[in-house]
Amino acid sequence: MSSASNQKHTAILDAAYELFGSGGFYETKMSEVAEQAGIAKGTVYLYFKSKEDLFMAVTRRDCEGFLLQLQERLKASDTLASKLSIIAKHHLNYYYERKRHTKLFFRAPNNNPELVAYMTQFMEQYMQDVVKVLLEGGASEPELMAQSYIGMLDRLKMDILFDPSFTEEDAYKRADFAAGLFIRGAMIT
Amino acid sequence: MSSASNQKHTAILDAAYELFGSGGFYETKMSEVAEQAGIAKGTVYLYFKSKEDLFMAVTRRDCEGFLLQLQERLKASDTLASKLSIIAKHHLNYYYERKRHTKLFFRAPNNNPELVAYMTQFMEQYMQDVVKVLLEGGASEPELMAQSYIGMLDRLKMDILFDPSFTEEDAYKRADFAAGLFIRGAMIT
Amino acid sequence: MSSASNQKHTAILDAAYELFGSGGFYETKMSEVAEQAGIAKGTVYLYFKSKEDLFMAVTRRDCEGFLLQLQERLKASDTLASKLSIIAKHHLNYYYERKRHTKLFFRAPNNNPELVAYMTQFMEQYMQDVVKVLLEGGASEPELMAQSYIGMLDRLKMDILFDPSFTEEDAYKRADFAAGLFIRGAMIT
Amino acid sequence: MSSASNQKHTAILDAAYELFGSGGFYETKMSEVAEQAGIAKGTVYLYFKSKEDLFMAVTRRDCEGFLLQLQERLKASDTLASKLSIIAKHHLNYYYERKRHTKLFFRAPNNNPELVAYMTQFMEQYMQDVVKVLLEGGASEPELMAQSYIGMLDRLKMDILFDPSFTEEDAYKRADFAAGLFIRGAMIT
DNA sequence: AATGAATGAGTTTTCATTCAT
DNA sequence: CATGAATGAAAACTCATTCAT
Repeated sequence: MSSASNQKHTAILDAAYELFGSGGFYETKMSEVAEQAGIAKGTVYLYFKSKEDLFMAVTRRDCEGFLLQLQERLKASDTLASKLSIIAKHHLNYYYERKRHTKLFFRAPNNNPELVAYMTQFMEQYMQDVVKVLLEGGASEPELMAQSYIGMLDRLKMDILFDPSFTEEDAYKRADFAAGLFIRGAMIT
Repeated sequence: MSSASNQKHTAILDAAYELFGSGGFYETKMSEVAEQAGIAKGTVYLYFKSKEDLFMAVTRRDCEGFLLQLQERLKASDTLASKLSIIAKHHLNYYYERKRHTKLFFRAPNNNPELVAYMTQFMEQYMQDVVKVLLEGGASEPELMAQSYIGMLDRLKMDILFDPSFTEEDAYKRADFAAGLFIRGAMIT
Repeated sequence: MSSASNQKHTAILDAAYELFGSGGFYETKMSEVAEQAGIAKGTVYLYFKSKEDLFMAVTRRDCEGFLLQLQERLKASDTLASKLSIIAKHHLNYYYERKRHTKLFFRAPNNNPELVAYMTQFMEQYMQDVVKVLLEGGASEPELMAQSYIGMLDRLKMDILFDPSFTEEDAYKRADFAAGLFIRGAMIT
Repeated sequence: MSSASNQKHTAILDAAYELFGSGGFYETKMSEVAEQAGIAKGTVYLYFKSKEDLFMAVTRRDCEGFLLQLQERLKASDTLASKLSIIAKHHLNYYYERKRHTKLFFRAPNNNPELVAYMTQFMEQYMQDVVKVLLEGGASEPELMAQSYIGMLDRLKMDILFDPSFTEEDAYKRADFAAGLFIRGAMIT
């Protein structure tokens, strides 16, 4: 049971990730999710109690993966510079891999307090992970620093999402640029 | 026509800005916009051909105001550092003033190519304005620099939007922090 | 407006009366009501906010007619006996005229407190009308008397509803029987 | 089979009686019946072929009990007056005991010919039982008499069902009132 | 006999948009 | 230009019933 059950649970999440990600929350129909998952409409409701609930689950799985992977990768390095580089690469690489599922980030169900709360908490967690790195480097105002760094990365990811010709290579270059800029500043005048 | 017509046009835009901004695109009904504007439902369609069209117009007006105001403010200063400071202050102040209308930025109609195109072009224009400032300072890779700066600011704005106790004062402090970080870097290690 | 509006309002009530009455609440679809009324589905909702609301309105109109007509008819008579006869004839005649719409009484939406409240109040009003008549005749325990009389009539109506060969003539005979029985008793042993 | 099977059969009927009675046919879910009966959903269908079938069975069991008990009680008395009293007490007491399960009588599945047929037959049987008593007293028009008496009782039961403060004592008083009224009439004017 | 996961038909309601006045 | 009554497409969700185990 638990295995079969899990299989279907996962199939639904995968289908929903695909459709929410490429089409957006409002544009995706539950019947499409069911079809994509290869099951009946009613079955989706055996695993998720509503469309919003399903969206939350998709988001949660994705965000948790993001944080887990980040922590995993950070372990592998030691210097501050390399850690900042890893953060940047992870951030950009993450979006690079999700080029085709951008709607997940931009087109969430509106006015869902639970989702807002989760995203807030996710952002906080992400920021704290960066803060920890910065503190080892003795940064002052580490929270603003962390926010700024994440912000830089977040904007740099945009081209990835919108420019189809963007390569993974390009993503890594951008990551290094961001790390450098953050550490040394623009060094102008 | 022109004056009375313009008055109504503006009233609709104001109403739509208010409602889209505080409730989101999908949650706002055309009938509510009409009511808020003090006119009949059908009349809205004399000025805007669809709900999406209206949203576009609201967005466009807001973004144009953003860019115009920025250019205006930049004229008043001369050094690179002060210009960067002005950009940051303008960015954060802009969102500070729109605390109550955040949905405009997060809850747009999905899958509207025209809107995506416009936002892309707006971002490009904003970036070019920053690029121009950076070029005067002799920056290399000015586009990436500009994106990064804008990204920093964009993330720092988040607290403004989510933290109700944020003051205008706080916004300005953040702006200076951002400008400083951008110019000198984190200066760690 | 008011006239046209009223026309449509009435058309919907008539259609709903017909369909709820012959098919029952749960079996009647709003789309059928609209079709029968010769309008579009959405239009029904301009006049009644929900299916239950519509059912309430149909019921209310019918019950009010019942009470008004009764009071009208009672005015035309003076002796107690004739008044009791009128009540009986009115009761049975009322159901005779609604032979084809019995579901209205048996198949209401379940668990609708508003409807239950209204029916309770209607029954109370009906009973009070009968009580008033009985009091003029100096009856003791007039409420129980009234309830009993109404009960007799209500049961006698059953054949009307279920026996298709029942004639209006038969209904009047039954009415006289009931009045006689009520006044003089079964007179057995 | 017989014992275990019967046990389950009975458990389902009990559960269904409870739920249909307190919630109504349409509001009760087969899954709830199964849960209340302590078995699996599919098992219900081994004993009853459909929800309507189950409702029929619940109704049938209840009505049969009603008639059996009535006949039992009638045996214990001999005079006409005492028999009429017993009928009244039985009728009112029956509903008194079912105060919490009134939906069974008011909220049946619509448009089920089998159920309508059964209820008709039940009413006929009940009436015939009363007719038999009346005939012994030499009544004329015994069927109309019987219907009327049952009708009186049926209406008097209403307060029992709706007035929570009603006591068993009150029920018996009402029974005597009804018997008296039926035999002697209202004795007014 | 018993289970409970899976099915999918079926209906209310909303709301952007139209168009006769 | 302005109105607002009328339209009807569109989708989430429920739940009786089935059937493989």
